[in-house]
Amino acid sequence: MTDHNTTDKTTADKIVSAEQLLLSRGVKPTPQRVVIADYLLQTDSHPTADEVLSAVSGALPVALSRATVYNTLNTLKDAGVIKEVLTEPGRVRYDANVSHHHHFVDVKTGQILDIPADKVEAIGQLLGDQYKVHGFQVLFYGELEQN
Amino acid sequence: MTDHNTTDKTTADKIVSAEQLLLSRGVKPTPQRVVIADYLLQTDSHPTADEVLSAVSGALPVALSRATVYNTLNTLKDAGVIKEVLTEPGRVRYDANVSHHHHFVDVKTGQILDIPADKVEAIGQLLGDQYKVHGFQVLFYGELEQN
DNA sequence: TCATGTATTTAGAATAAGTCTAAGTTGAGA
DNA sequence: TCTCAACTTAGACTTATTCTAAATACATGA
Ligand SMILES: [Mn+2]
Ligand SMILES: [Mn+2]
Ligand SMILES: [Zn+2]
Ligand SMILES: [Zn+2]
Repeated sequence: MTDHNTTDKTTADKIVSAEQLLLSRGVKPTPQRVVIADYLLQTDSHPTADEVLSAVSGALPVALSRATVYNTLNTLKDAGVIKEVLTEPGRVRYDANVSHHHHFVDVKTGQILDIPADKVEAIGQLLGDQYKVHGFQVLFYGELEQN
Repeated sequence: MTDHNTTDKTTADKIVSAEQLLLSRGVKPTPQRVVIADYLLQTDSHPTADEVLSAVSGALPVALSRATVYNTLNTLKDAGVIKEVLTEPGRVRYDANVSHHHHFVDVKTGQILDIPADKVEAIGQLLGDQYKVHGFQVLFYGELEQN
């Protein structure tokens, strides 16, 4: 890029950072992968594969195939760039927030919010020593108070 | 039933109790439903629909169809007799333990163990008051210590 | 008893998420 | 420029689940 125009760094910056992120994880930053990673990095909506496909297909000059979306999501997951989130039967959601965190599902709207790990920190230690806990995932269901 | 033979009350008792359970929840206890509910009540393995079908189809004099297994599982779920458990993408597991509890997935064996709710009791209160928590589900991943 | 209506079950078709295949495209390096 | 491996593509395939339409069972009332 090395762009002289500094008025809108946002897009270029995001592309650079998605690209850098992929490079840093050993994933070749193809246009398809960059555009998908970039989309996941800038949303907090925990989209499904289909939602990624619709959101992103217009951003490429060529057709984006479903196979590439799934390939890319699996590649990014294996590289630790994104995580899968299971909140309901039958569909996997994707999350570029790879820090240890949890989720709150608003049962009215379906919205899925991130809950920082430190809010529920203690859970990993609660089981007896017959369990060696590698990790855990908390899914809260409820409503957001409208304050 | 009102059986004079007391040497093996187990089977008859279980059938009676599955039957009573269904009746108490307003579900007509057809042979298919009783046999499926009974199987779920006596296992702690959190089976999938296919596992229920294989486990149970021999127990009926007639063929048991996939559609009936799914219909029954959904009926039992809607009646509060069983719960769905999501531990992995793409398949739903079923659990006749409808008490509030959590799960431990042994990453070596795939075994899914119940964790009583009182072990992680406090979690429901940890979020701020902008969240009205109706319920939550913790999924632990790890290994069972072989003591 | 018989008729009839409703609930249930059945086999197989349909759907939908995800994976696979086989054929093209790309692009880094010889 | 040539080559080859990596990547992408369209569409076929698989698998879990739901739907459909026809058969069965069963309760109720004439
Ligand atoms: Mn996956
Ligand atoms: Mn379901
Ligand atoms: Zn998240
Ligand atoms: Zn359980």
